[in-house]
Amino acid sequence: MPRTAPPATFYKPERYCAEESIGYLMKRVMLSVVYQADKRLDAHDLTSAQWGPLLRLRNTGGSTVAELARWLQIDAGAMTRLLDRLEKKGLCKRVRSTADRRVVQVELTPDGEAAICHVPGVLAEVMNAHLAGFSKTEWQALTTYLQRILKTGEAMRDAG
Amino acid sequence: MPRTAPPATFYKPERYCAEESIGYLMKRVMLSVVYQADKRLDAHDLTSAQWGPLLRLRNTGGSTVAELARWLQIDAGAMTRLLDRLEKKGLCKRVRSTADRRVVQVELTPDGEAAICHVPGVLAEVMNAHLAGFSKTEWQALTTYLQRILKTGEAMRDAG
DNA sequence: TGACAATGGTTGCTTAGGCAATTACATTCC
DNA sequence: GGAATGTAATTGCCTAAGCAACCATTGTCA
Repeated sequence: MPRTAPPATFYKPERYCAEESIGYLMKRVMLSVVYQADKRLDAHDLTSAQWGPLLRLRNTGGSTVAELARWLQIDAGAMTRLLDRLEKKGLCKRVRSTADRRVVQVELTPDGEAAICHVPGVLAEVMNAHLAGFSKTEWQALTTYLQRILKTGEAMRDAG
Repeated sequence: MPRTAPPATFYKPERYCAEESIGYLMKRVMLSVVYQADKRLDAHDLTSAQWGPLLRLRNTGGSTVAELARWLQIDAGAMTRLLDRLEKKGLCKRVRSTADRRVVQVELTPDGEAAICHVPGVLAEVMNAHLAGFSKTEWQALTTYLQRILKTGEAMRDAG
């Protein structure tokens, strides 16, 4: 019994057309979502890369550098420098943990709270706008598809 | 009669959860696809940013800086520098157009052809692998969903 | 206990993208 | 013809992400 699903053959090497590929399409969709979100948020002086960690900090009530990097799927070094910029703006602060002196706890400052508070609403709005015309069933199907693909991708990664 | 579809309200500001949002999910999926593709292509010394324009050049048999930038949805300046790196590697060459002396024609070199030739196959393979377990109907539904979202996003952009 | 692996964070170097300004050429419209 | 407008490409300056090297700390295990 194979533990993995049988391979599909939707795309063929000889006639690979980017416009039809889910990779190309998803990239365009993401750029569109980010563009619209940034347009509604740049008055707050926040870039798309910056509200990511702030949002996570808000939802978890504080985190660590490594956890943020894992959650956003970016390099730990990149996260360090991103936090440098956010700290410079006064939106978060770092505190060396006493329990485990390797880790640095990251927390939102009051300014950070203020900066992030409108973001979930904007994201919901932008996402909903992109889904105009979708039925609830279609939206659920799409979400399920994405989660299935993601799971398959993670299995590939783990399998090496 | 509204020309645009009625707004959906799938996501709500107060309980916005990134893990359920199509934006977050698509970002993860894309990263997974790019990761797998890069892993199979890094022997050829090509990064994910670099096979994009090469693939386009192969499919169109030559293009221009502006067209490549539009197609990949990146800044024209970024494209100039990306082409600098590709040209330095000897994978493409730039020729000033005689018909319109503003434009620069970009073409693949023989080395560029050799570098890109395995890419469509790898992309097809990676994409198919991520779609393991999908029926043809599901795959078509997903593709249609993405194209619909993209169209909505473009309409938003055009409307300002 | 002491070697050794694993983890967390930072930094240097590189590729990469966004934005604004600049230069060169083309098109349009008087 | 000539001014205004628009487009193409490039460059400088910034943010940003990947990779490798590094140090400090923690956990594991002989």
